[in-house]
Amino acid sequence: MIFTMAQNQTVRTSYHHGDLRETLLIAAKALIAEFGIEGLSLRKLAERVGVSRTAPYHHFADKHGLLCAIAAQGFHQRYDFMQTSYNNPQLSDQEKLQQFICEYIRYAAQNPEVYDLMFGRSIWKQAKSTQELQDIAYATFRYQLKMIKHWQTLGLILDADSLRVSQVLWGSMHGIAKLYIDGIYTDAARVEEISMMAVRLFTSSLKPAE
Amino acid sequence: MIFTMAQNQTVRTSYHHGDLRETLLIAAKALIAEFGIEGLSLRKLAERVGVSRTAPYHHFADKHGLLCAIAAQGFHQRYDFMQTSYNNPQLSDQEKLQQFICEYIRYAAQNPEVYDLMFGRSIWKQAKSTQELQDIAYATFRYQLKMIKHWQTLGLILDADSLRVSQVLWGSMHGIAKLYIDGIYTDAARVEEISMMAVRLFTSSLKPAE
DNA sequence: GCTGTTATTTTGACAGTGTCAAGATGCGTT
DNA sequence: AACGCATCTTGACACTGTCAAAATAACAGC
Repeated sequence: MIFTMAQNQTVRTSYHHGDLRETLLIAAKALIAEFGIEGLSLRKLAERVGVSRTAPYHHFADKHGLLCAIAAQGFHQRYDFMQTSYNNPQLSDQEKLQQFICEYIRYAAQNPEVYDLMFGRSIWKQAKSTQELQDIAYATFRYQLKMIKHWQTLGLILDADSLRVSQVLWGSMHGIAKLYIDGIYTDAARVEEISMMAVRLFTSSLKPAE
Repeated sequence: MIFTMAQNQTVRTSYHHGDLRETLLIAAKALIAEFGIEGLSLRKLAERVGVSRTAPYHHFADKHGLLCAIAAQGFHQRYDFMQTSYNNPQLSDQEKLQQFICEYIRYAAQNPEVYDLMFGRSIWKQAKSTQELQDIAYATFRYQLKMIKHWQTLGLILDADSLRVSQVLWGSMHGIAKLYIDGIYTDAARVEEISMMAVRLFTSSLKPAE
């Protein structure tokens, strides 16, 4: 029965923490929000949670594993967003497409660190990503492709090779998001305008200019 | 008069190196190509060049400064590419636009680490970038904008707010490049196809479907 | 109740990192 | 020849991720 009151948050009521894994994830996200991904260290994390340096290693293979878990949570959230928006009966298809693009970029802008984790090279470059992460990620990709195919049949997007069109569209959203997140596009208000211009450019091919 | 033959490359002929700054840049790029940006350490670099750990600090403020210098070189190279391609009298304007997009993505694909440095958050997020870097970078941005404005007047691209269109187009190129570099789009051959699809999507608004 | 097994956490240690402060070295100028 | 300054080195510090071995607690079966 140990009470450890680290200067801010954690109260240990027993030797075994009870739910250390979840606690670590929450604290890690807070630290990342505060110091950025580069600024996250397992030791700082452990200290803030009130646990020894190596305790996290019994819940995650290593630092990379922890980051993968956070990214996986991000994908779940994105997947839900996408689905509810796409199934919202109050929106026209046109509006759904617009909302898809704008929400994608808005999500990235509001969760920059998690977004960076989700699509950053550290996870995808070396095929080191967790199985859990790969499953939810590929499910998300497939869902995007499905939506775009549907919009193509409705004539909202150029009806060429679906996969390629989808890759370009995704690339555009990703690029705009990235340029903002990384500090090249600095004005948050303008990002909405850029998103709208993207919508216009991708749909204008089929509608005569107003 | 000291001869230091580090196991591979460097021969010191005097206490003062002579051109350490340039040597460091070259060796750093080699190391980055070999181990990635994350894998570059100043100590490894110094050892490979055959110099002490802290010698680089007399030529760059810190590690960040060295990375800025590499990025600046990248911008110079890109700037030259852009210019020669844009001024090539053998190309039609249509071809120039296509080449601009394809070459942008190809450059990124072939120089992934330098590209990441040039547009990565480490340089732009905190306004910590060198003056030298900012100058050449903004010159590049302006040149891009100028080209796109010209293509708009020629009717090759949708003639809406130039800045916004330019930002979307740049975003698309950046996003496709990034998704490839970071290992999400894995097939190099397909990246060319994606680039071509991007060209088609951005120009199709003005030409009736073939 | 006691046992042994297993999951969890801790302590100690190691190699590696960026970078600061002080001292050593040699080139160029007066 | 001697001073000054740019350059380079040595030593040190506070970090980092992670491994091995020991300590501790929870849980199963008897």
